Amino acid sequence: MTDTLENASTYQRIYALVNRIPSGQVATYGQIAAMVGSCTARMVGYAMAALPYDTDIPWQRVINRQGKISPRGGGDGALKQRQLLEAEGIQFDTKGRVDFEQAGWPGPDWGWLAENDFFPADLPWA
DNA sequence: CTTTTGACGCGTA
DNA sequence: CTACGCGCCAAAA
Repeated sequence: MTDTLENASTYQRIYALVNRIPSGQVATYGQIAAMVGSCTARMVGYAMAALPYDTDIPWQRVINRQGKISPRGGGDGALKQRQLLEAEGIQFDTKGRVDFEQAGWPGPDWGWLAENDFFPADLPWA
């Protein structure tokens, strides 16, 4: 077997992709799902929910399509997430939404894609 | 082995 | 602007 993400599980691919989001930028669940391929936005949400609390994955940079932070079961995590994003320079409007034109993640770089044989067919940003 | 349970997005009305 | 339905996977008990 290879070390490429090609044959990795869906969750593993999602985590790998989320891990590529640079500080100061945010991506949506649907965006990640589209890049992973054969995956829906909900899958990404499930993958985030399954993450351990002590993960290195920048889960806080993944928000919903409305530019808002998903309320999560309890609610304390959402506030923490906003604070982390603000600390990275992300700006929220009065409605608590992020402007994707300003902080949206364009996607992973091509070099990384080639390195991991990660090359879905229908990418809107390709 | 089965059942439960989650951080969603998009079209349509 | 709101409301509703549908699609889909993995881990834990």
